[in-house]
Amino acid sequence: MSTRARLIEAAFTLFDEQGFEETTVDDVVQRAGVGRTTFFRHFRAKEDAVLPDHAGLLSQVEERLAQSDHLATRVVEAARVVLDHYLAEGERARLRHRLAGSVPAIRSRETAGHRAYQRAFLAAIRAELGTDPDAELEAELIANAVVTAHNVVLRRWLRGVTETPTTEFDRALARATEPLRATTATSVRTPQTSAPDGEVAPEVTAEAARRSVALLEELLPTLRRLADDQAQ
Amino acid sequence: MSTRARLIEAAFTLFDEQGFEETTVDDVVQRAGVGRTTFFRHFRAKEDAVLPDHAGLLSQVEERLAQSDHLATRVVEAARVVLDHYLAEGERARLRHRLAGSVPAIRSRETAGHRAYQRAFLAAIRAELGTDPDAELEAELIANAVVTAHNVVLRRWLRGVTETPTTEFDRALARATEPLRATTATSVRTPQTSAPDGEVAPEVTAEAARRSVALLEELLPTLRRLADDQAQ
DNA sequence: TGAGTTACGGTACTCAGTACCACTCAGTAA
DNA sequence: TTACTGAGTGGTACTGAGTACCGTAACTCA
Repeated sequence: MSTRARLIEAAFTLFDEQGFEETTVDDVVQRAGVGRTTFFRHFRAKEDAVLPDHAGLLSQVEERLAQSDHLATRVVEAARVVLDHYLAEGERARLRHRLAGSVPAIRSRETAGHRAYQRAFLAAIRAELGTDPDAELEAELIANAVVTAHNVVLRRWLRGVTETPTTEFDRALARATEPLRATTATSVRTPQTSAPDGEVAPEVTAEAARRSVALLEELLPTLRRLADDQAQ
Repeated sequence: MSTRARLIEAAFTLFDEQGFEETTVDDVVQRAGVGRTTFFRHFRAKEDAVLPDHAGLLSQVEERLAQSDHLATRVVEAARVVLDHYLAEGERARLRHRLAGSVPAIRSRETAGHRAYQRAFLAAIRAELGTDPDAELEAELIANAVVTAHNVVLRRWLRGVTETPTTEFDRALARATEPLRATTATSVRTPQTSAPDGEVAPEVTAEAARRSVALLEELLPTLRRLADDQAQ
C-alpha cells in the first residue's frame, strides 16, 4: 500500500470516526505512519485527502467532449464519465457525501469541481449554439441542466434511494438535453420547415399562452385603473 | 461611520490594492483603526468582510416566495430581489466580482450563497410540482435555471457588458421559467376562450401565438411593477 | 447608585499551510 | 567499489487565520 493510499485511508477513517474539524493533520499522518511534510506534499489542503481527483476526471470529460459525434451524445456520455467514477468509488463516495453534508470546506471543494465540469460542458455547447446573448443564455441553461440532472441522480444513489442510477441517469439527461436536441435539430437539420415542430408545438404553445393570458388577467383590473388614472 | 463599515471599507481597499492573500487581518484592522478581536466579532472569516449579506438577502427571498400569488411570479420577483441588491451595491459589487475571479475563498463563499437561494427556489417549486422522481428532477432543473439565468445577467452587468440588466433579466427569467408556466397551466387553469373561427393554417397561428406569448412574458414583470408603483 | 447589556481591546493558544534543509534509497555511470 | 543523481521522505521553524478567555468603557434601566 502506497504512502498516498495510506494517507487517504487514514483521513477517511478519522474524519468519519471523530469528525473533520476534530481531526488534525497530525492525527492523520500519525495513523498513516508518515511525516507531516509528506501529507502536504501529496495534498494541498487537509480536505483534499478525501476528495476525488477532479483534475483527472475533468480531462477525461474534456476528452470525450472533444470528439466529433453529435453534441447531445458527447455531453451525455461526458457526464456519464463523472457518474461512473463516483459509482466505482462505492462506499467511499457515500462517506464523502456524508462528510460534505457537515463540512463546508469539503462541500465547497466538491461544488467547485462540478463548476469545472459545467464550464467544460458550456464551452462545448456554446461552440455549437453561437455567442449572441440569447444563445449564450441558452448554452448556460443547458450546461447547468446537464450538471444538475447528473447531480440529482448521483445524490439519489449516494443516499441509497436508488439502486439503478444508470437507468435514471439516461432518463434525467434525456430531459436535460431536450432543448439541445430540439435547437440543433431545427437549426442544423431542417431550416425552418418545422416538420418536427408541427407535432408537438401546438399543445405546448397553447399551454404557455393560456398561462400567460391568465397572468395577464390577474393584472388587468389594476392596469385598467391605471389607464383611467392616466386619462384624467 | 460605524466600526463595521470601516472594516468593510478597509478590507475592500486593501484586498483590491495589494491582493487578498497578501493582506493580513492585522493590516485590515490597523487601517480601520480597531482591534483584531473586533474583526472576528463582526466577521467569521477574513473573506466575509467583502461578501454581501447573504443571510439577510435569503430571508427576503424566502419572504417573497412565501406570498400567495402565482409561482412563476414569486420566483421571478424573488430572484429580482437578489439582482436588485447587487445593482444597488454598484462599484462594490463589481470589485467583489473581480476579487472572486482570483480568490477561491471568496468565489466559493459566493457560490455557496447562490446555492442557498437555489434551495429556497427549489422548496417553493417542489411544493407545487410534487415529489415524485420526475417532478423532483423538473423542480431541480427549474430552480437551477432560475439561478443560472439570474447569474448570467448579473455577470454581464458586473463585467460592464450591459447597461440594461433589468430588461435582460426579464427576458432571461421568462425563458428560465418557461417550463414552469407550461406545467402549472395544465394543472391549475383551464382554457377560457374558444379557438377563433378563422380559416388560418394552424401552424401559422401557433407560431404567431408563440411569439406573442414570449413577448407578453417579457412584458409582464414591467407591467406588474408599474401597477405596484401606482398602487402605492 | 448599582446591575446588567453591548461593544471593544489584549493576550495566549491551536492548527493549517509554507519554506527550507537534511536524509534515504534506488538506479546509473565511472 | 565510489560517486552522482533524483525522487520520495522527514524534521524544524515560521506565518497567519481563527478561537477562548478575560478585562474594560459606555450606555441603559431600574
